[in-house]
Amino acid sequence: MPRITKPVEERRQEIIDTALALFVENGFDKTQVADISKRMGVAQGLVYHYFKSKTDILYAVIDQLRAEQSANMQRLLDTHAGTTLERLSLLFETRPDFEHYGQLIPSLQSNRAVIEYCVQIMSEASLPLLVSLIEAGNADGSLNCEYPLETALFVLHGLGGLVMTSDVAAHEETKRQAIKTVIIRALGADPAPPT
Amino acid sequence: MPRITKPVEERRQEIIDTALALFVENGFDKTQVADISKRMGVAQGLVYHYFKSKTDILYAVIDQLRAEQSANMQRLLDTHAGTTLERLSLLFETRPDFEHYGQLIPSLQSNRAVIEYCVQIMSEASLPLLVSLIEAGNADGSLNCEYPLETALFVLHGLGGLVMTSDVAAHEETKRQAIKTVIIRALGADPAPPT
DNA sequence: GCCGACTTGACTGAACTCATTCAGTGGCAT
DNA sequence: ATGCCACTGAATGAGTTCAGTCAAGTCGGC
Repeated sequence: MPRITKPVEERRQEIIDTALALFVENGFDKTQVADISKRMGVAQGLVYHYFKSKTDILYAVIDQLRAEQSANMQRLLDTHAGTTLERLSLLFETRPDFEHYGQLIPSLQSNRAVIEYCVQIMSEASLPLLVSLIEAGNADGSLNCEYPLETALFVLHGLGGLVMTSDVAAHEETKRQAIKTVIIRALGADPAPPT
Repeated sequence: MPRITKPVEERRQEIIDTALALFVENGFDKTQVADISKRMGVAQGLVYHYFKSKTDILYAVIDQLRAEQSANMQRLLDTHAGTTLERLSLLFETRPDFEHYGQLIPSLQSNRAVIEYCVQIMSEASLPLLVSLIEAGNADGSLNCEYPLETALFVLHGLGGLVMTSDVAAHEETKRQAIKTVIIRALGADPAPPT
């Protein structure tokens, strides 16, 4: 077999890309590490030079999707001006780039834990954005939130949990309403703010 | 080898108990399915008559811990009277029977996703309790929460996420304060309730 | 009521698959 | 020329499957 050496970062990325493609095509469980190395045209052992385990590759894939999503949301907020409240609802109501990520989820099939992990990671992707929005809101008086970081974490995880459970809330609309209400309250954006 | 048949439910429970013991003793990864069957004195294949996979056994273990915790919290609430608000803080501030569960977490070592899953499952253990407390609070006027189920889910997942991240909030006390504030707000338990 | 054929599914254990490891190889930079 | 380390590919071993076995219960005939 011909031996082709590539720059480390490029090879690592190649593994992640190939793995993501195969996971989406055939599912995570049905994708063998051998499939990844075969499609890349390298020895199976090489994969383990870059990643501790098959699961570790999955984590790298997830992290890449998270990074892409972070960047997309950042860009979205950068290009849309508006009041803090408007920007907040922009953040919560749009799901830019959930496409890739939405493709990965079904490929995880029976791996419940990993699916929840995904949702949490994706939720936390917007953590820094939400924190700075909260701080901006506190500054301009539209919000009243003493612990921006903790509250942001709380809200994003709560949101993730609620999005996950498809069986619980009968109607999507109810869920959406509930989310809106609880977020407004948590961030102290009540129409009648305290003195 | 002698062949000993047992009632299905008993055998299933025996596998779960043996697995939990071994997971805690040696860690999940270091526990082999062969260890479980060996300690039980049965063939390895039998385990797969009851569970799809090793991971599936872990899920069963987690679910059992969740059920125990549910029961314990239920008992706790049953034996302590008080106002709705008092009962709420009882629910959030005590962690009855996190012992077992706390033993399992370290045994999961590097399985990040499963650890998060555990935390979420354990948080959801008190879902029905929280829902009925919220409904009680709505009835007696101490709370004002239009979507009890959704809000309860949101709060519990938010809480779980916040508990998980040890690195984020510098001080436990800050975290506790933040949790208290955000829960009070989410449930509509503001000191100055609307008309 | 008792006995033997029959059915069922809990159970066995060896084969198999696939993730992971490892001792060695060769391209590349110095 | 030499050392480093990306890379090979076969060996290892743990999880999973599967073809077959046996205990226990069921049913029909005596």
